[in-house]
Amino acid sequence: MARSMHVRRPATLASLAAELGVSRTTVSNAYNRPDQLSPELRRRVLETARRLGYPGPDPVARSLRTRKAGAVGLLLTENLSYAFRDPAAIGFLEGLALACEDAGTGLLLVPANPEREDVAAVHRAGVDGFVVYSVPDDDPHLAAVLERPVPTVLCDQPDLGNVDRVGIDDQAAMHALAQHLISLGHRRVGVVCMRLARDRNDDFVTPERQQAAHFHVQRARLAGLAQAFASVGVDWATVPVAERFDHTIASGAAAAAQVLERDPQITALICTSDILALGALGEVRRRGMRVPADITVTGFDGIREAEQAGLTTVRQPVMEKGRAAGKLLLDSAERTRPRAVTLSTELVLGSTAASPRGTAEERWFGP
Amino acid sequence: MARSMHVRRPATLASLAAELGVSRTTVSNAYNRPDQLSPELRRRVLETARRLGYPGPDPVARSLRTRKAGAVGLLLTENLSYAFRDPAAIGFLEGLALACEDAGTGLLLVPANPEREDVAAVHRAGVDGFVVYSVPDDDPHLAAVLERPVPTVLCDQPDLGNVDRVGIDDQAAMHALAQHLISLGHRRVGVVCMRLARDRNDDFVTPERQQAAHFHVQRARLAGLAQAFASVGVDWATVPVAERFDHTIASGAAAAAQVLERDPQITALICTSDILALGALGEVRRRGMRVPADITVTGFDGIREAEQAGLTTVRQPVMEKGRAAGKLLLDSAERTRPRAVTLSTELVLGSTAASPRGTAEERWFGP
DNA sequence: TGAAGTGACCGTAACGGTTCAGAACCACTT
DNA sequence: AAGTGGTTCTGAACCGTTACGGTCACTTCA
Repeated sequence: MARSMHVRRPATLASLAAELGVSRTTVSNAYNRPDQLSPELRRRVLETARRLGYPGPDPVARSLRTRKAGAVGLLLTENLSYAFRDPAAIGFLEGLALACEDAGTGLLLVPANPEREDVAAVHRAGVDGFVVYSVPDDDPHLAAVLERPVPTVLCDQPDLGNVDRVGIDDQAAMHALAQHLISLGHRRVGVVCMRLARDRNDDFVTPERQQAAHFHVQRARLAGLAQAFASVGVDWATVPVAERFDHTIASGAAAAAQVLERDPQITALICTSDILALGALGEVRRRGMRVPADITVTGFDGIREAEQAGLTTVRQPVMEKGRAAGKLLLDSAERTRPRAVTLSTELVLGSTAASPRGTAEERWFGP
Repeated sequence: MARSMHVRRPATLASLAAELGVSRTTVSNAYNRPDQLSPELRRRVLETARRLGYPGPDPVARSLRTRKAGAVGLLLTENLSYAFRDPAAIGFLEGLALACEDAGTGLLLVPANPEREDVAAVHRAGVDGFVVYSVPDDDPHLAAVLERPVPTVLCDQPDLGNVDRVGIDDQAAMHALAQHLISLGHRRVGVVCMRLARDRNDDFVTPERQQAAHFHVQRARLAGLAQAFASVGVDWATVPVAERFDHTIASGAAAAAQVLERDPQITALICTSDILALGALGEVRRRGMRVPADITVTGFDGIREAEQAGLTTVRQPVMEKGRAAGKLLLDSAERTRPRAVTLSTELVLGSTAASPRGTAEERWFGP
């Protein structure tokens, strides 16, 4: 092809050195250690570089030699693009980006499509460490990351014992929210939760599936609920828990409808995320029920949209979580091996929770 | 240190080959070209690898040899974390992530702090190409990217002639919005815009600074406005244009206040972004003015928050922009050299624009 | 029976740098 | 004259891999 006439082999450090009649070391020093050569020679090197179109030392070759890539990898369970749709994930990313920026480190988003089992992307990532954010326990990508000989920080994952971790106490936080509802008088409730495993199950969940959930966060939150309600005599097995694979407002609405269909007499709809709760809120109102007069709805996360909606929820410091993860990963200096950061949460008493108006009978037939 | 007792040199492809008594090529093939060796030998290789704790071929070394990194770099003008706070930027990221995901490519966020002149991060990025999103013309990071011998796509940047580009026609879009306002009868207007250059100037802007603006997008939008209003006899030099360095709602409010202070008789407040417009909206209402009865407020971008607020604005396909940029970069196959994608925009007639109630006198003294 | 084909594996040469221990040179002391 | 110390530059090893062009033994087919 005629084009190939123009593809002059790009200049390298070696060719530059040859052109100048100096050693490669000297050229390298011109870029990395200006004090190691005379200003005059350095000027000549840089000028010749410009003339030859040499763009400076190749980053990959440098990484190979120095054994550092100047970037950390982020592994997400969802499609990469989903991360930019979920407010909680965005907050996490913001915090992580902040930490990376402070350290002058790049942030590589690893394309780990959960649908495919293809782990190659993890192997191909040239990074100095990984942050793993809320992936299922049994995700092969996670396994692949742990095999890589680089430091790793897990976020919203179960404690693996030998790996750094950051997260919140999901179980305790949800337990506190449940206590609040219990103290308000709620005993007959329904639950809407995010997906519990890698398979899609847009339906009710058995207690077994709840306990075996591969998403640590969801498992812990459900456990907190179950524990709290069981302790006041509620038979958790009878509580309708609807799972949704997609984490969207529409999913929350659909799941809420499913729960209400199953047991119209519940006095509270507990959702394991704000997004789902916002959907539930919409669905409940669409059915002509008033919140919180006719029914209580709660969320989890404390995203801004929830605040605007006055949602009763648990606020967790998403951004701080990202930042803590980044710091943990980057401050690898003299680390006491497995470190764990547990951030605190806060119960947000919004306007979507109140005491049930009366017994179920009263609600149907008036006081 | 006692610890060093445990730092057994990590296994490499070569050590694995030695252990097995085969050539390095064969081990490499075991990972990359299973068809090039017998299943039996491959099994042995993989098993020995597991036994020795060999995590598979080193990604950096592989990148050096194959000349591809499996990632594209994204250069943003703002602090990395800012990108996760601006809805338009988030949309762009989502689209770009989508494109990367489809191609199985990673997305490296390059920490290019605009405050510092430090371009090293760009040099250190091991990527197969760059997407540059809305940085000032004279940003040294941009120059550094263009020096790198990898394909690049510019987004929301001026046409450099020899580099791929994606964007919208900001000038025409803003011109159309201005025409709309003109047809409603607005002649005396004020403007709030984002920063025009790398230096901070939270104040009014001279026409010279407007024309010399280093942010292509802002320059084009202002030019569209100036042209439209000039064509109906408005002396653009008298129009107050307030600039703000920070792109926040609070900034928008402050700038709006500044403009209203300067000329209380304006009938419309034109903002070059929705974020700024939302701030302006708040400020205007705080002053007891009704929108659009007392004053018209417009934005630009078409973010969701603007839609909810009923803002009259220009909607641009942010996500599509990201996606197009990614596709352009990744479909580098047989490219006709400089390609350009210009996406279309849409005038959104919200409820924040209407005809001015009357003359300025009437507004002050009643009809 | 010999030529051609096929599958399995190997050796060498990059890929483009960084690093460290000197060598060469110079000025200055003792 | 020999030693000292400092600056400037060099040589060679090394980082861990993959591309390329073989070799070699073993069919297969006319």
